[in-house]
Amino acid sequence: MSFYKNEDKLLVAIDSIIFGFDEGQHELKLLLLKRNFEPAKGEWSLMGGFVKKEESVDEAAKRVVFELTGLQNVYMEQLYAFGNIDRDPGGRIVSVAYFSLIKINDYDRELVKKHGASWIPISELPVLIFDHSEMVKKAIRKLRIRARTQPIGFELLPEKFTIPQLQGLYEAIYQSPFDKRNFRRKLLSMGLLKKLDEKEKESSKKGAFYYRFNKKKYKEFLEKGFNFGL
Amino acid sequence: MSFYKNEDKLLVAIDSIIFGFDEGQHELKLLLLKRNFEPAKGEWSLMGGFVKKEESVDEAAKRVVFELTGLQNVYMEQLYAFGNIDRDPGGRIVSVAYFSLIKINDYDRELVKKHGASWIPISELPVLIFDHSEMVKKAIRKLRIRARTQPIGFELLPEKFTIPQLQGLYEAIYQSPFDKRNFRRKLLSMGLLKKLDEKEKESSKKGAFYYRFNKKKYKEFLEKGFNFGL
DNA sequence: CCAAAAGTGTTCATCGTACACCCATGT
DNA sequence: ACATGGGTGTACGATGAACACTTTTGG
Repeated sequence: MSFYKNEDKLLVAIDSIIFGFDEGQHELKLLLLKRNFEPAKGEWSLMGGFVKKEESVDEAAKRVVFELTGLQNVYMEQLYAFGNIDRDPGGRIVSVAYFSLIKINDYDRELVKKHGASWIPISELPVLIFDHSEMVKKAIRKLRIRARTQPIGFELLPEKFTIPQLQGLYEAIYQSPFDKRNFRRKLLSMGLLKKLDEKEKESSKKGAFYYRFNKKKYKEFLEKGFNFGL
Repeated sequence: MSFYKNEDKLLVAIDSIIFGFDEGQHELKLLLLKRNFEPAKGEWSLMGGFVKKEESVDEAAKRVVFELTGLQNVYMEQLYAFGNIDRDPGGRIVSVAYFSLIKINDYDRELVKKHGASWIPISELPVLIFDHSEMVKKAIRKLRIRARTQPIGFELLPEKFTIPQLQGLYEAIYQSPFDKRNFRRKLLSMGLLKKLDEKEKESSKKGAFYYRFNKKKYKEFLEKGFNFGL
């Protein structure tokens, strides 16, 4: 133990970009909070936290999301390590950013309220502290890439969803419309979806059939990677 | 200054995956070294170093490559932050891995020798210490993705190169053959290459024309991203 | 003259894209 | 009956993939 005696030690933090899909508003949203501590108290920022000696960086990232949302086992991916000297005026901190996809109806409202967090549409993002805007920009870019190559869209929807809902999500991610015939054809042709008998009747008179995943195929796809081509 | 007083500080390191293309052997290679210090002295590893208080993580990554190769301004990209608690038995270290692409004839032989480093084909990689094998695996995966979407292959070749050389590089990266007619057509159709009058005559009697980039278009492509589709 | 690598075109299948009408039903 | 969103099929162009012969020239 303890080689490397004379090297510098640094604070290592996590910052968490948490995506949710607001189906009613057809908007992709981020869970942002007003900092209630110094420095930069009162300004908008991402949820963050420090990596402790006795936890891995991944564990710290999970903990941070859990502390804000009460959720575990959410889709999470490391985004990038931000390491400029002056990125945080409060000290020399290296921050590893992660992004998460959560089902927007699942989170713990109390916790979120306690932290002073709110869901903000990505089209109306406020100025964020430090380099957090850069993190968000990178996260959105990466999310768009992922959504083309892995079926992660489903992480943002409830168990049962309709094709129009799924299309709405993709349109929110890319902020551009898709042709509904082409969209439906492509999705169904992958064999990932299982049609249910039940219909969703809130958003139209005719009603749209609910679908659910084929989890087996989903796993295969996750391993192999593939191309949505949307 | 100095908020965050009671948080843990950690060692933060860089590990550097350095790619070079050995045109003669048609092989993509990595610059690896036998550690001449504890722990794990004598075993194969990546080049590494600690991030110092007064330098950014990116700067540290550049420094590490410079210390081993004497090169500056090389293509470099952050790969991933590795943060398991026990990843280095010598202590709790978070390592940010970077990969670099260098022109294999440019580096400083003295420095490389001094560090006990050698070029190893990616098809014959030895067992590496700690999680370095995982880093390399991720780097190769990312390099393959990049080579499809950005013209980074050129970073691995000398200023003047022939189409067969370029094709050899891509074949080394993907470890699979390409059709030379399709390859040539696609590359030329992008308008990135400028044909020179000179021929390379070492590897064939007929000789192959040298090409060079159109650096202007190259910059455009770098910004926009695009698709090689190889 | 021959070996060895460079260079060159065409065909076919696949996939993405564009596009307009009918269906079911709640009010 | 009508307004509203759900659901369906076809035609065209672009792109990737497969494939074989001619050219040059040093030895």
